[in-house]
Amino acid sequence: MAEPQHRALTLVALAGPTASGKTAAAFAIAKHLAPRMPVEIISVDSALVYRGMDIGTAKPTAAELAQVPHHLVNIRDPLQAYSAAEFVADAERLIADITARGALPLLVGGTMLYFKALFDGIDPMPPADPLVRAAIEAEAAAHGWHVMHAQLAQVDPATAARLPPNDTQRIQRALEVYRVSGQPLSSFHTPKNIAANAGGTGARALISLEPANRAWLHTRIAQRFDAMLADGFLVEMQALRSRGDLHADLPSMRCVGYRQAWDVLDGQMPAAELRDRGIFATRQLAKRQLTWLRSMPTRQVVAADAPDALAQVLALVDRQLGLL
RNA sequence: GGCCUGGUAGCUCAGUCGGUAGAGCAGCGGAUUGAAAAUCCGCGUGUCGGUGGUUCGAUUCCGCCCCAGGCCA
Repeated sequence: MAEPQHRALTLVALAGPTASGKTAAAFAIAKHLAPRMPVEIISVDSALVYRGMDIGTAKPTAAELAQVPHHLVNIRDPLQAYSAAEFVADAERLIADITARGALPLLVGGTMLYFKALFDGIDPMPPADPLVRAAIEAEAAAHGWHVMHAQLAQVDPATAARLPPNDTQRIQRALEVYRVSGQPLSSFHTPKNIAANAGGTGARALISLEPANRAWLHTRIAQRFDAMLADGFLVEMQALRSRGDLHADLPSMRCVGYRQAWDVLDGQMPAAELRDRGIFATRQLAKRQLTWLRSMPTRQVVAADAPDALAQVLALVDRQLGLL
């Protein structure tokens, strides 16, 4: 605790719900710092990793991506999965590399689990195992998920007690960890060292763009979804579908907007409902992102809907970097 | 102008043989450890179109009015 709290941080992190203006702010930061130091952006976004998913993810354009070096964008085919643990490994490697070449890592995104995993750490555990998952899936289809929940209670009572019987995704993961390792998932969890993060490169460095008025964000979400549709979102979706190897259960195809567009092109949803359903899903995403952010008390909040939001962000960056 | 049907939550609707009402969607709050833009948990937010009447009591029954749609003129 004798560690000085005011020492310059080695990275800048910017978060916020979807449509809060993160991308514009990130470019503003890069431009602002350009005279003093080179900046490289690390995307903290579980959807931007996918190639060919550009319009619906509001991905920066190729020209924008070339303006400032970007990392962890377009690193996966939509057939592949990505994970919080992979993100942490990638981000830690990138932060070290970028720092080593004398540049500033700027982490920007809206996937708060990735931020949390990076700042607070993620316990080492067995990775996902598709075969084991398929086996659990099959058993659940045959016996029902309540039986799987009961099964989990036998091998990992702590986790079973924590999970509602309907949280099939987490029940599956907990059973997977047990079957792969022979150890209950709860046994991998360790207490986090809060103090280690408080003064270092952790959550204290996180700048968060949060609208003071939710209605402001809802308006922007609607406008942006309309713009996506006008820009050919359905054409992009059609191209993905026409590959023939993608399906609706893939993490990529479950992304907001893509899932709804898939249902429309599949004939499962009237095309007239796409706009409303897409906007609803985006609002719900934003709400969950804001819930995540509220759980991070050391973040630095900037009102995204304030007229001088960008200036406030830049001022925070200067202060964090000790440039004032 | 006459007749018919409807008017209940932000939206679409159900319901109350008279005891002030509930579903879905939307919205809001929360959880979150290799799928996280995922997954799950919780919360009903209401002059029951208006106004008179009958009644111990009317959103419900009756009269009138207003609004929407339809049919007939």
